[in-house]
Amino acid sequence: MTSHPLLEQLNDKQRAAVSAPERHMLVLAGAGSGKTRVLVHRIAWLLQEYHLSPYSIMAVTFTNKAAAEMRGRVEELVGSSTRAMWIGTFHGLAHRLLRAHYMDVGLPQNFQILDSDDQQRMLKRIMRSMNLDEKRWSPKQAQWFINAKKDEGLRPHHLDGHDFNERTYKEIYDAYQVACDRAGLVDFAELLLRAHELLRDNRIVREHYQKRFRHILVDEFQDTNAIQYAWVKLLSGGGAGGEHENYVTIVGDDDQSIYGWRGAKIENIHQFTRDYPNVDTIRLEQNYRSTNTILSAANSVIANNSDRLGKELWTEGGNGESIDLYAAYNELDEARYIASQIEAWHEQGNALQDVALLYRSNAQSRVLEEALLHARIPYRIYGGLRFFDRQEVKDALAYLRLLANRNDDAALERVINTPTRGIGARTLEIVRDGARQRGLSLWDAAKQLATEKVLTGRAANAVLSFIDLVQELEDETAEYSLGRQVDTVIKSSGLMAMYQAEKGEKAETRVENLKELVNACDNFDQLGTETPEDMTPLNAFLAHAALESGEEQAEEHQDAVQLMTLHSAKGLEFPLVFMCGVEEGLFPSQQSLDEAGRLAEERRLCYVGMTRAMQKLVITYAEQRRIYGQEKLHRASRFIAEIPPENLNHVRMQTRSRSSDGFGGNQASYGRFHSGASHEAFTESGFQLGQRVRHVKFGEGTVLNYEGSGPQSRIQVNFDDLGSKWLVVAYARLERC
DNA sequence: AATTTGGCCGTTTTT
DNA sequence: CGGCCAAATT
Repeated sequence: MTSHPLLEQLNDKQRAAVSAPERHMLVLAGAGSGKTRVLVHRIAWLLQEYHLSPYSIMAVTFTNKAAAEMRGRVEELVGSSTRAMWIGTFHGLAHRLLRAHYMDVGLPQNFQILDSDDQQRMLKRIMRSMNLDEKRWSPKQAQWFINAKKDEGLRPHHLDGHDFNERTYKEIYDAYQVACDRAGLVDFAELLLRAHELLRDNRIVREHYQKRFRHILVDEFQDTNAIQYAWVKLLSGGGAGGEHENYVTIVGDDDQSIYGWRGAKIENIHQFTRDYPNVDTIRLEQNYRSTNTILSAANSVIANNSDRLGKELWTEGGNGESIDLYAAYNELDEARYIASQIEAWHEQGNALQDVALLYRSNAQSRVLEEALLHARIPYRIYGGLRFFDRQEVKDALAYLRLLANRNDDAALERVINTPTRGIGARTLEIVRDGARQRGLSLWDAAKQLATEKVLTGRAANAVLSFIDLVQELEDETAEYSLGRQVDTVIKSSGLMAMYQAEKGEKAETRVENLKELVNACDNFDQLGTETPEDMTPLNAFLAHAALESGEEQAEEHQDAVQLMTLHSAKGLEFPLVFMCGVEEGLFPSQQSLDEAGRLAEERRLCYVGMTRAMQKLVITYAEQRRIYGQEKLHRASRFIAEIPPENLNHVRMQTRSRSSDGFGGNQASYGRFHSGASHEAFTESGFQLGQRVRHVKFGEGTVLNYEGSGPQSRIQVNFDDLGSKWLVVAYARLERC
């Protein structure tokens, strides 16, 4: 192959993908194989070697983060603006289509986006009005049902409603959709579905975009759902026999498909090779991230799945260290072990931010946090509430939505009595009824009912003053900059005063967040978004807030250990990774054992977790764990047995020898790790945490932990030669020394 | 209108 | 066990 600046520093497979002729392409990209690099270089190649216009390229991702990274790296590589390219998330690009063609899809120009919290509130209201048995029908389930149908491309009229269950859900779906349409509201799934219907039903629009996008590149294709794939097919000219034949490149890894439970169809990868002719398949199997040990362990685990497209990761790097396996007595012991290992890592001069603690479910973080707190190890948890999802921020946004679109029932419901202004449940009920009977939005109904004196004096006054407030806010701030507009709205609406009046740390952060929102508006650059330029700054900002719930807040740049679920670790890498709670029932989760196919997905999740580790992987599990307040006994996860024994190192507690007593005055940090018995009862037994003891057979050691009381009480001793053991005090015949 | 109590439920998450 | 929500209090 001829040398070319874009192909330097790529391996053969990567080079083949980047410099491939214009064709449909499937890139099976293993973990850590340089997937993004290939995508970015491929785009640059298309521009430079095939002299394609940036207008003809679309690149789709799932997350805003991935989209931003891709755009940034393309820009860096080609050294020019990428404005002309459509690079974004499925939802972002669908939104862009809808804004550009709002009339064609029957939406008002000011349509707003419902996030899933808004959607749930909306459903709750609708279901109340339908007088459904609240014990039997929950908004959550209805939301699940509706989104699943939309993800399949189904409208209410597509459902036959065979059984009573489905018939009821169909009615809810129908009523919900009517309410959304009247209010000019679009939920996340609706963005995709409407955009799909637009392309499907409108030949002119469809041909326009088909003509434009000669190349469509899709990242993380294994995570696409039915509607997303259908969308890509329409845009590309539908594969074989389409009106326009565009080239589709899909990049993905069937072994990393971990979102089947939310509608992702791993089969879409297989389907792609059937739907499109002459697909070039390229496998990226060389891994640039992990050691041989980690890769062979991961390969060996994933090999237990069937129906794989097949792929085996390899590296030119060394074997590295074995994978440590720690069998903890319980979750407290597990957490303590992890904390002690992190301390050791840190003492060797390594950074804490290079360490990740991965777990299957969020509930597991608590115990880990406590252990870290006690060891004074700073940490950061991923996956908390996003900025734009916070209550106070959503309140402020609801006022803004109302300024943009009076028919936004969801926004009105949220703030009509926030802060309280004497519009109680009774009044609201009357307004809701009026709206339903007259087929009006809540805003119009409230206005009419108050003027027509259907509402009584006090309620009518309250409603009218709210209506005036919103109207005045719009008039007053019409000429303001976005930041000043939002600032005014927050203050004049009484929101700021309401949160300032509350006391406590929580209220303070709320006030801070409201101020931060004004800041965000000041810094908001509409040009940097996927929205058309003729949108008002306010509408652009509202769309931005809904679609990009807020990057993780720029927290203090502290060197901190990272805690997250296995799911949110996808795409990331860390020199040292702890996979915690690797037990049957937890991971794989109990629920996944009941349904077919779910276990394979759990195994892929395990594969994802293992392949996050660069240098060192530590797997821990607890034989006993408190779940929902009850002690449960667990066996080690089957996934552990799937790792070749030669890659595993079964560890025992290591003796800490910081000072002569082997404890370094750290007694207090272990004081937490008791379960059950009171500390007093324990000390009465004659032992103390951190105390040195002697056992006839096991030698000398340090007391780490205790559990239970009376004759059953057990004590954990970290023996100098043997590591830690749990002993029944009554039989162990320990001596103090 | 604000606060307290009691019942229920409980993976994984992005947009 | 603990968080959330709705009903029941003051």
